[in-house]
Amino acid sequence: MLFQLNNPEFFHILPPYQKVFSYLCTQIFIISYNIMYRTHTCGELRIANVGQTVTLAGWVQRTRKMGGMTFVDVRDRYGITQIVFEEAANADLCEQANKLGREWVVQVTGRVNERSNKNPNMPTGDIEIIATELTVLNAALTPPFTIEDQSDGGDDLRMKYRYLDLRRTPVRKNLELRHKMTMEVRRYLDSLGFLEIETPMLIGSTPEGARDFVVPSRMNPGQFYALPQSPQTLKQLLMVSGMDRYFQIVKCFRDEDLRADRQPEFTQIDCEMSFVQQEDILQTFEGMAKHLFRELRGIDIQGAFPRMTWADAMKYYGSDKPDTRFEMKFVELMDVFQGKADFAVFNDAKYIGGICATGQAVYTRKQIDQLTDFVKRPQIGAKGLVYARVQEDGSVKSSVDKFYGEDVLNELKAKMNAQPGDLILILCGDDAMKTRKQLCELRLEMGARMGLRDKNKFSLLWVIDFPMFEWSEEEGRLMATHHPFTHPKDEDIPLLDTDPAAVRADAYDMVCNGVEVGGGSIRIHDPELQDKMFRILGFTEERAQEQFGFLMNAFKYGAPPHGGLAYGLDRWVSLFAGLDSIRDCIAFPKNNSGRDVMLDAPARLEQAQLDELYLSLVPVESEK
RNA sequence: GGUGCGUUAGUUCAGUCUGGUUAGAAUACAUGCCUGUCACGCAUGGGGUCACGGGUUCGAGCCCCGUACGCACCGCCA
Repeated sequence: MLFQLNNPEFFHILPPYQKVFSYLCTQIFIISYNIMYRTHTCGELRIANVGQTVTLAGWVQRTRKMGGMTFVDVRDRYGITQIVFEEAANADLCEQANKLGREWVVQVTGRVNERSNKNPNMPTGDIEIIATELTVLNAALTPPFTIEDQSDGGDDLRMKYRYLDLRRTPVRKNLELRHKMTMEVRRYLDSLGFLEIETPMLIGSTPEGARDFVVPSRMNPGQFYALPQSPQTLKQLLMVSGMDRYFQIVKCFRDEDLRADRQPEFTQIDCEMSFVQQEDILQTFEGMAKHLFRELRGIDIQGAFPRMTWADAMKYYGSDKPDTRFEMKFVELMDVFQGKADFAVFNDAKYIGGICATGQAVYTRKQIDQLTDFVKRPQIGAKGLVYARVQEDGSVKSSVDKFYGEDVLNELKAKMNAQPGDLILILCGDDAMKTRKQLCELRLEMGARMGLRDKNKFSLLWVIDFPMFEWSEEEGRLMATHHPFTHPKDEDIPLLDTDPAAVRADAYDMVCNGVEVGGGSIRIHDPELQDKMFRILGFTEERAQEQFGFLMNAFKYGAPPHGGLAYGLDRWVSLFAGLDSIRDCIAFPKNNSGRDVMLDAPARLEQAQLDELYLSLVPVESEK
């Protein structure tokens, strides 16, 4: 406001009374000048500012002493500006500057000067500040790692001193992107009439799904809250309340083991709509994805997202979140090989599948061996790898030549649609689902080796028609694939009584580059159907009532048809920023063991605190 | 619960396979020189419980076993 009013460009268009106001403002500005820490940020001064007297404040990035003159780079979150101290001009000041250490907090006043040696690599590189005053606002210890774009610090150390790590541009940029994304999400959903409504963090534990983080209640001895794994049931209640378009950018908590893309607390963009069918939801949130790509990455995605059934995704990619940046689809080879030769490995297999790596027949024996080792790793667990090279003359050279004749190998080539120069890789196994997953890993590995997984290329799709249930060996019962409130496909409802395992759900995931970026479903709004679902999932009526009675009761008072979806914000940001781990877009993340190494949490409680909560601890194994 | 890799200077790493003199490099730090640097340069210097415990050996940073911690993954994550 002050700067605008005093800007000559604006001043002449102001009405007289505002000119007086503006003048007063200038006086106030001048009076308050001495107590202002800065007039500009370290990122904004340009050639047009030459001649101005400015004050900057920030952290010392680096000092360069050149005999009689000293350069100091001062950094804030907006950029870096070079300050010049000249011994000949002011020896005391220069002496002071020479004493500055890395990351000291300083305030510098001086005149903006056009550089004789410009630095085209930095936005402020055309100018520098000839310092006239220097104030040390705070000294600093030498940080344990360098605060630079390419820091010398390892991940562990950077997490321990995360507040220093966040001073680095690459990390700060990720948080800036995260901020922009939440702003755009709110802008998009608000424009469609969605209400952002907060739901409680202290709720009840639910047995289905992930483990809950629990919170003891002092006022209710022996009882516990649970932190939400997602606000699923609460948003459904909001639909009963008539809030027909709801969203919330919300923390969710799951007490499960971590991964690079999994944190115990993470952020969802949680959405729910009433009076909608699957199609409405897919279009609304496809629109949101397009909006985000347009606003944040400048990418216009044309046309509707492809839709793939879960069954096809498993058949062609061995995954419910296929990376469709590249083809290399699975081809089933049971009929090509089985019974054609005395090769038990293939004859006994329940599944034989192959992928065709275009142009990779140049793979050496050593490279093939590497791939074999890759698929034989315990995490993948394949028994071996069969390969076939299509030579330049069109003939096929394979690792199973001694079993199969030219006719079989030519059939293989035809079925794989392989061309000269291509490499065919084949896995087989007793368990079709397991073998497909192994082949999926191999496909992704080949895609990576062939440079087909470009971080700046985005391939989005919907995976639809998920199975309603999965058999749990551990529990010895059917479990909900998505969650117990998911609506079965109308045409499959009769199967609930006869063949529940075959029932498909009105559930969908949005997948981008092999990452599940969001998922949701149409929900059950009929209390009777919900009741039936609980019974199939093995709930007794009492237990269903105890755990989900609040929801089923609510449904008796007029529940609208509804459905929704939740996006994983952390995954979206890391995808847009090209990160390998969601940790890099979270200000203060947990480590691999769920610890906050900066705060050293979790930690033990004082006995008095335990007593107050009516808790007594059983010694853990290592303390016995 | 499981698998793999790792732990050496403030930091990032080499050294381990093939045990043997004083454990190195880069960077950071300190000091000095240097008036146009911007990954400044040059010189000098300090800096090590080789994660911890046990074992093998005349001798262990190096080999073996265990533990802790870190990372990635499998299981798990409705």
